[in-house]
Amino acid sequence: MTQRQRRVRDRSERGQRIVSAARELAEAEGWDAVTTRRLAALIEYSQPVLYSHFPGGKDAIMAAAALEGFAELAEVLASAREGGVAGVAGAYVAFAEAKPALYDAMFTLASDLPFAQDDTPPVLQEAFAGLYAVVEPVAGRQAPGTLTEVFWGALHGLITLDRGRRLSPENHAERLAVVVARFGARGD
Amino acid sequence: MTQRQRRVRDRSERGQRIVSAARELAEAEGWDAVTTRRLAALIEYSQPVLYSHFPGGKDAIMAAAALEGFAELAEVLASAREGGVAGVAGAYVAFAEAKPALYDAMFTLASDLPFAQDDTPPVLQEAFAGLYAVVEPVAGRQAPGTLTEVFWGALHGLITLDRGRRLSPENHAERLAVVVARFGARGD
DNA sequence: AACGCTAACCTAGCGGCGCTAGATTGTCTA
DNA sequence: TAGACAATCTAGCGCCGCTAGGTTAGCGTT
Repeated sequence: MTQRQRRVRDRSERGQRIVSAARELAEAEGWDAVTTRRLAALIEYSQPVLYSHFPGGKDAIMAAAALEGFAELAEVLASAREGGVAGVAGAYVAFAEAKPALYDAMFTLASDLPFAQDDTPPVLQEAFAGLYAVVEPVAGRQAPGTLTEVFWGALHGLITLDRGRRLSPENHAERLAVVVARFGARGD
Repeated sequence: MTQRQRRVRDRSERGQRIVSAARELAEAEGWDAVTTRRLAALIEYSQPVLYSHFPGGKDAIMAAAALEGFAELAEVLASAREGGVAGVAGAYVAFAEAKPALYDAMFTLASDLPFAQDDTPPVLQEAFAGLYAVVEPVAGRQAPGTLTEVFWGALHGLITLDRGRRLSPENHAERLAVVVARFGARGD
């Protein structure tokens, strides 16, 4: 039976290789360049193999990449917790800028694939918790969950607008400072 | 020569019909359903006619729709100016929710087609001015342009996160109120 | 040791996509 | 009325996501 176990392990490793190849290709050339044919060539298997790992096809592969992204984001935010609102905000923005394609997969694309199944997956809750942990102490009489959502939205909005070149490049750092100033101190 | 003028006018009207058909189809079935074949069928011409109007192809058609969207958004924001920060914020969100596909074309998709040509097109500046007009009076000693950008980012982020079902539906109105509270009053 | 079974895998192809070259039709001028 | 020119269409290219059906390889059984 050990051979069977090895086969299962190999299969799992190959599934991981698919997601990793998709992520690398997406960061290098954008998600439009991530086609099932190119992925199959990268892992040196034929196209249908992708569908035995991810029956949902390309969308499922992107969703798997997005899940990895949420786990990594949660880790980054947890590490920055001691830096308070400013530290977490900076870490969030840095994450989005370091892995833009992954960030797109998490938010812009694959809008509802892994999230509409059984409510919210744990990794997404953990990422949210990373923001909540620093917002809650300064929420005052405001509902901390709602305030965290708005804080999150402000960061996310600035990131996406900035990426689309809708904002002036020179104010980049100042904008982040404004967000921290408006959310890092008690509003009322 | 009047016949030639009529031909030019007919041509212009047909170009408008293309953009209108694209917008209607996008709102009804999403931008993925907007294909050059379906657009050609809707305007009752063959595919290549689209390219005589928009040499850039589908992207150019989406960009034209996005430009219309910015003009309409600027108008909406200008009308809401007397409502102050709260009025403009509400009008902005209402616009995005009323025409989600158009809003996507303006921000999420077609990232840099009409914006990287000669700096910023006028309609985009007008839309930004609609936000700036209500933020500037409450900016205090803060740079009003930067504050407007952050205000814009907060609204945009909440809209996109909400659409991807990343936020709790019941806090929808409260989140907007928080944004208005944090940006509608002098921060420092 | 040879068999048949099952799972893994690949080849080939479907319909549809954005886009375009070249033929065809229609319209105005001389 | 003949020719020039613009407008339009037919047909097809290469690519996409995805899948049906045939082929191969590894397994337990006799």
